[in-house]
Amino acid sequence: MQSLIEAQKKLLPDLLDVMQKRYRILQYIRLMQPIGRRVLSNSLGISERVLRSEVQFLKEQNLLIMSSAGMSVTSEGNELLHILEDVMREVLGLKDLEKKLKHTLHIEDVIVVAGDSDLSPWVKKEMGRACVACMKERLTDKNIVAVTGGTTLAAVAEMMTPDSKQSDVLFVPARGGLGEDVKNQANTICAKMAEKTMGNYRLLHVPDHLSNEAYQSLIEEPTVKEVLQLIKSSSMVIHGIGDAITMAERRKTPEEDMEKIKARYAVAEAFGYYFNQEGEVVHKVKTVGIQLEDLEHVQHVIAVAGGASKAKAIKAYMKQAPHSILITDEGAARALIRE
Amino acid sequence: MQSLIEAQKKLLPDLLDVMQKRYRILQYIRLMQPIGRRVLSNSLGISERVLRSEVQFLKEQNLLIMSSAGMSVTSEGNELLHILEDVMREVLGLKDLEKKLKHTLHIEDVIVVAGDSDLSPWVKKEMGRACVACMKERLTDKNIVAVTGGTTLAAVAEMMTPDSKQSDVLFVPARGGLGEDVKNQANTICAKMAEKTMGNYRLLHVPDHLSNEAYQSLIEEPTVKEVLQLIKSSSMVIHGIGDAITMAERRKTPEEDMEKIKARYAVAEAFGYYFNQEGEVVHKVKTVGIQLEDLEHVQHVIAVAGGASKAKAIKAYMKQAPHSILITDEGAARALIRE
DNA sequence: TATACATGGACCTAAAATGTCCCGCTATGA
DNA sequence: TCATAGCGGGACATTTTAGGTCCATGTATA
Repeated sequence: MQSLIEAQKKLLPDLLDVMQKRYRILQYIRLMQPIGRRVLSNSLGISERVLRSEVQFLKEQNLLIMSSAGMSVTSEGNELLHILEDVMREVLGLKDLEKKLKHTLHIEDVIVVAGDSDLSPWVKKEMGRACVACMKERLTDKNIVAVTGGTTLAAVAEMMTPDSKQSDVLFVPARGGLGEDVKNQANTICAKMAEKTMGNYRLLHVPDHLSNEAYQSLIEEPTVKEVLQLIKSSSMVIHGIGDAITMAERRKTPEEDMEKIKARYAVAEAFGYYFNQEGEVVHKVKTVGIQLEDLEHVQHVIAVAGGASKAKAIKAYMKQAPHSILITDEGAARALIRE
Repeated sequence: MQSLIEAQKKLLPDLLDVMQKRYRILQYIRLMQPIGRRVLSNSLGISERVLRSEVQFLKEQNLLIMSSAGMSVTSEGNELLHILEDVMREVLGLKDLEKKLKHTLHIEDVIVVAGDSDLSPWVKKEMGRACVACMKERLTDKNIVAVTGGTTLAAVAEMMTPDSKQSDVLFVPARGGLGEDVKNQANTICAKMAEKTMGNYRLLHVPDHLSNEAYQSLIEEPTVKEVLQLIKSSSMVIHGIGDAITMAERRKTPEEDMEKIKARYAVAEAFGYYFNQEGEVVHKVKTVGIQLEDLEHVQHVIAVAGGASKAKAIKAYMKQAPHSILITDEGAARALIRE
């Protein structure tokens, strides 16, 4: 199979381009369906006319259907996308990127999806899809999955689908309030994931800034305590990685912490922890839930982050998480390798 | 892999056609290099202009070079052809034919090459190439290879190349004179093979029609006797299969034998043996060398024959040679399966 | 040295791809 | 209920490409 594609690259590179184009179109339609020509052509950067021809073709192949609401992928089209997924990764050179990333970042497993989420927001969804596939591969019988917040994780949640095998999954937020926007909060995402997978969830209601005493009494509450217990025993953690300054600014970080973060050259953020270039923790938001050292005992840790702008953060964070699975995009991957 | 190709076909219905076209062009060039556009386009049945475009493309891909003498395949092109060989067999459905042939002929191993040697003479060369590859796979340390005559075997000889591993091969003619044309005689072919592989050879000089007494004294000759000894101990036999009547006519078969061959409904010929539809010997040319019953003790027996017109003969011969390896072409294979 | 065969340039035509503009339909939300 | 944004699709001019045809020029070889 490898050799077939290699050979095809030599013998018909022109056709592979066409294949790639059609694949992208179909893939994007799946992501955004139902969608119309105009929006689609804009998003893909293809002139509307050529898109129209391609779409016409794909329709004749029964890969998509058109309705007054827009175009959607048929089940046949879905199947095709699935079969070709691996091939296209090869064709697009993503496999190659993965190999290089494993080497430069010294990590064991990485998945790179096409595109750059800085440039095209839908790439986040593709990372989401990849993450979901990755999760499904690894989820066994009964599982507790802890998730963090962030726009990337929101994309993951959006792409979640019920697992055909069994849906005995319990979602919990990994850590208490970190000061995010509501729709990007761990709690929200946690609930959404459970809803999409028809699984269960528990939430952790911990106000952002609390006095120490209030804290202590809160975590003694039975309901809170139970959730904390679940979190500690989770078998999978899914989290995003952010740029330190951006994250600090987005959250209502107190002035003094902000100073600290900047003074210590934090570049990456994850779980409410801030890391410098070397992957060392320079600051942490005080809240309950999973702590960095707990990760070691979690079976599967999946980090999801993409976009060239996050390359530095990813690099820093990954320095201290060699056993995490990284799901990223082409933009970040290329930036990482360039360095 | 099949599903991959199916999927590609959905997205790019003419992918395989183009791939096949380019492959054929490259393959043919390798066969005939150096070769010019006119001859090439004629042989392949492609208009000269489209051939020109394709060739231009292949040149840009560094798969072939053009010189004033004509076009030749580069080493990169050769490599590609090699990689693609297996893939194309699959794509062209040859693997499928092989499977069916194994079943209908009850034989263990068969290789089918594309084309029909009745229609395009160069297909014989492809069979030759396949036969050579097959031989190389099976030849071990020191070997004695016995070969027969015929145009097909001549093609095999032509495609022979020195073996990189070792060339400690001794070629001998399988049987004495059978009345063939000089350039298709076993002796000639035997010598040619040795020359091409940089191996050694021994010849067997036995006049065609000899009195019994002369025969007896001849085979007592030390030089003849030695060669006969070698023949009997050969580890590989390569032979063609012919249509009985055609072969009988080509050789200066005496009137009475001719009658016999026809009266007994001979359809196949190999080694100077004539077989009827059931694979029973109905006549044999009297000469020295390997006898049919000796084949059982030979490690590798390879039969090479192609062209739809030979289907009947192949079928008949194979009935009594289930352990032979058959190398044939698409034309013969399809005819065989049709029956 | 003539000949045959090689490539490569030039130009024309047919056909396919693409750009442009517009129309009628329908789902949606005020 | 109705306005409207967004949908697919028709029509046609224009550009680009593929392919047909012919010929010039160079170079081995008999």
